[in-house]
Amino acid sequence: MADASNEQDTPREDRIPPHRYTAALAAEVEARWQARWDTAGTFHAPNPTGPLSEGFDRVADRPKLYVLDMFPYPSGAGLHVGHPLGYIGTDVYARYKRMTGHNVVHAMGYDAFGLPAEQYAVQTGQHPRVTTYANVANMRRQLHRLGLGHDERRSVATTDVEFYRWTQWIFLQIYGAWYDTDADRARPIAELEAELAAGTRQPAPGTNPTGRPWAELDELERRRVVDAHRLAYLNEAPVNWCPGLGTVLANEEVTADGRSERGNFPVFRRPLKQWMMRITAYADRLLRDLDLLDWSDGIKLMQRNWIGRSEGAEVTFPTPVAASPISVFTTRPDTLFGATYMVLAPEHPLVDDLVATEWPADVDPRWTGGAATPEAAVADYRAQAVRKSELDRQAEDREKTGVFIGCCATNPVNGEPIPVFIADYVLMGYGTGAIMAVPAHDTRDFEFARAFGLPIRAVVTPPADWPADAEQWAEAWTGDGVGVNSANADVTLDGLPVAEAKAAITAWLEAQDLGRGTVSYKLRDWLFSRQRYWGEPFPIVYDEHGLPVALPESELPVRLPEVDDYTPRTFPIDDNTSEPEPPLGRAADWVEVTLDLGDGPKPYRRELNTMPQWAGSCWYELRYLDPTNTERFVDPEVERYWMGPQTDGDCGGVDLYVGGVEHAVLHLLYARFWHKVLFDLGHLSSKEPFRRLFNQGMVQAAAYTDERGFHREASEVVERDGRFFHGDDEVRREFGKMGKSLKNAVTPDEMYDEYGADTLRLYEMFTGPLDQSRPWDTKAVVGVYRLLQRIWRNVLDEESGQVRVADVTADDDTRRLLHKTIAAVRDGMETLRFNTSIARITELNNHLTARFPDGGVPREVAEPMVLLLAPLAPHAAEELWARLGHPGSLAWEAFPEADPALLVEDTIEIPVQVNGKVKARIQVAAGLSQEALIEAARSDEAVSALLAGKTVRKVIAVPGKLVSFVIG
RNA sequence: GGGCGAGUGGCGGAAUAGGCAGACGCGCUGGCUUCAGGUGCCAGUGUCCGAAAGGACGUGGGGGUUCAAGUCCCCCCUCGCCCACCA
Repeated sequence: MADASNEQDTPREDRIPPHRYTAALAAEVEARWQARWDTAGTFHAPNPTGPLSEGFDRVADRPKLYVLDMFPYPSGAGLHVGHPLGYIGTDVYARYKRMTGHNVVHAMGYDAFGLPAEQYAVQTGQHPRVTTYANVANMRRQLHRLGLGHDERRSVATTDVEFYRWTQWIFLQIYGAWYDTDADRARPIAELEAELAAGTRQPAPGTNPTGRPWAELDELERRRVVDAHRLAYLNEAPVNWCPGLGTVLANEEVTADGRSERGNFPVFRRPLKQWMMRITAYADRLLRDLDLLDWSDGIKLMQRNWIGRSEGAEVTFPTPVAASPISVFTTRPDTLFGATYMVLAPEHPLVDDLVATEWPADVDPRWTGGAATPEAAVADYRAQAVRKSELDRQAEDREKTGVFIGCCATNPVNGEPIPVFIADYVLMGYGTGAIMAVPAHDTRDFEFARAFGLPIRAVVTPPADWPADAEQWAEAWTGDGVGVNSANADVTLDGLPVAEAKAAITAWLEAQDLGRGTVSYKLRDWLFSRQRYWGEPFPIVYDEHGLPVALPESELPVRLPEVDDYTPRTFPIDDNTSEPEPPLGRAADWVEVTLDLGDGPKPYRRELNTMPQWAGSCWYELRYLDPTNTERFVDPEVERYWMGPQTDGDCGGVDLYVGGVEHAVLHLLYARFWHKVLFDLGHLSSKEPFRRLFNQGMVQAAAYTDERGFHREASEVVERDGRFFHGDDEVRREFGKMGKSLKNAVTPDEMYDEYGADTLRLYEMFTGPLDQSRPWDTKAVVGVYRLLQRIWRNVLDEESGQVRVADVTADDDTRRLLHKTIAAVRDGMETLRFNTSIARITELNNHLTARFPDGGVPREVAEPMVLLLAPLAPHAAEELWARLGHPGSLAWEAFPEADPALLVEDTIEIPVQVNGKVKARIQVAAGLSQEALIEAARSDEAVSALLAGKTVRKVIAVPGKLVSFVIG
């Protein structure tokens, strides 16, 4: 709105003292120091050996420290202020640790393969390499502006050919290994072949379909047996096929309602030949070694739940088809006598063998699903199950459904025939995909039995107060109790508590060869193929038999070929029969290749799939350590230095790994798995990749929705009288994770322009402890901006720019406060509660402002204060440090140490309570004894008035804390 | 449904080992500086009563242990996150 009277306005910058700490000054200072750090290589961390070892002598006697961030995906949208929260936190910590005498390695890389770049490439026709590296460059610029003290020499992207060459090499290590369950570790596959040839080892169960001895197998049969042992193997098994994306997905990428996490397309289970990683071989160690890790209990629990170990028994139930007995897994073998029916998963392969041609004469109408024959019922039910996955299965009332397949199995403990059903409450992916149902003692079986009128037989005695009427239980009893109705001619569980009954029946089953004690895991092997372009090609070719052959190391890297179309062929979202067509198939002259792999030149066909996005993040922390090594993925001495065990029993690994909880399961589990394989094969000294994990919180921000529920641009919303408006429309405020989708992103660039990077850093660290989520409030940023201005002003004159610190001795109060501040700031740094460190620096600075209003802050206080500030606001601190007359960077200066003698006061204030209420405060000498303290309290005027004429029933005096009188 | 975590002023958050609740900051109120103020500085600011002195209440709710509870124990409520028919 133009107003003629405003014409005489002068820009307010004219009124600001020339040397005030403003955004413009901050920008100048920050750019200057960032350039100096870059030129000087200030944050280069010397390796003990190899190309990055220059300067190691100077730090050889320091303890090492590896600080790591979960690296970002370089998205085209760039950063918002929520992204760098953790990066700032690790930078503060790393800078602090460097100043306390550690050799700190801290670097940043980019997890740059993946779907978004590929989809963007599809839209724009640009090669994903081009957009990816443009995004990486932009993100580097944004992060560089924050002043993060990274060793830039170590920055890698997973898409760098020299990086994925080693991803492929690691794949070959995994492919070239098998899991020796006796030794409980992975071993090279050649050792397996030698043992099989020598006859000292038999093929593992299920790996030799011919059943003939090794010596009688031909070359191809032997290869198949060996291949079936590998930790990376091809498997024609049911996988998650997502026609809408044109690719298969890992279990972890499929939501509970059978849709793709990305894109929300329907996903179908169907058999396809795909690469798998045998992570299940490591299930027990992945579980056990959690005990070695300094991770939060919450994250450990999530990993435990994901691995899902449960002990129980596998029991075999004979069926009318002798060749097709049903094997079930149960954690409650003690309830075997209470099994009154069985359930198979709808897609269980035995269903086709067992399904009857017609219903028995007296079949319960509820069991048939209204179908004329069991076969029709099964077909109907299966079709319905597939449809159901397309519906929202989140529905609360999960009514039990299923159909009888017209066949009965035999309970092996008592010979009783029990009906066999299929039902979708039994999952093919867990256990054996079949259960024995004990409705009396399992909630789900109970519900099913109720719906289908099946008998409920109690075999564990519930407590006395359990609803007594045995025929009319309201729910299943799943707790402990003694066995009942559980005896046959051979064995009885009657009178035994659950644990003993389990042991007794398991022993009996094993003796009768009807079952065995076993352990089951929820964890499945990891589906490792994707029908995508923008990923690591497999270092695998197929020979004339169609069998996979590993490429020799000399053939690495296998570079991504150029293609003219990056999309996998997608299909109608419910097409679950077409074959996947990966984009690499279009690079015809790349696919067909002639190689001499030791037996003369022969034609081969390349693997067309690529690795999933997780691959690069499974080992990037190792490559940071030795990024230029062309001989190995990491030099063993370098790895041992940075990640090796520090003490006996230490698992080794990164000293501090910071990232979001969203990676609590997948990334961390996959990376641990690869690390352990490499450890087993002797390539690493550390057993675990990440010794200490810290989960930073999320940055949330207000988001605004209009009456149609659409998000409006948050930066354009204005508040009037507690109501919010976007233009003329009233909008509703909510809080959510900052980002593009809620239209509430604030970019760091906006903050740099308004306040500078140091203010942004301070603000992000000030809003709470690092592990806590916090709302973003742009209005509140000014608080820490003022702090920097005030510190600046206590060191430099705003008009002249001259140092206004005095070379005088500090008064006692000020010196004591300084040392208390040092102790508190250090504590905040160590515990990653930087908010408290900032608060204490503020208090110190406020004290200096009040004590020295006209300047003259003693140098002995000003200089340590600048050093205290340095990890948090490094540019401003460097500039002040330089102006105070120090030539070099303060990045390697010693962090101030508190003098313990100055932390204890001579006189202290002690509260005096009467009947639990504070009634007075007395000044006493610090070391006062209990008796003297009580005397001092009694002699206080207010206290003696209150105690006058009253009986003191009890006195508590805690030296240094308080005095408390209890009067009657 | 199961598991984990958290509830402290108008807001973000402090509070070693059970010992002065609300540090520090935002916001708000008043003042100074200013032609002006989206600047800077100073002071005040948990709630209620009171002019003040002072008093009462106060860490989601209810009970308990204790001289003393934000902190420990029991019950309940609310919110967030994760897993969700795992046999």
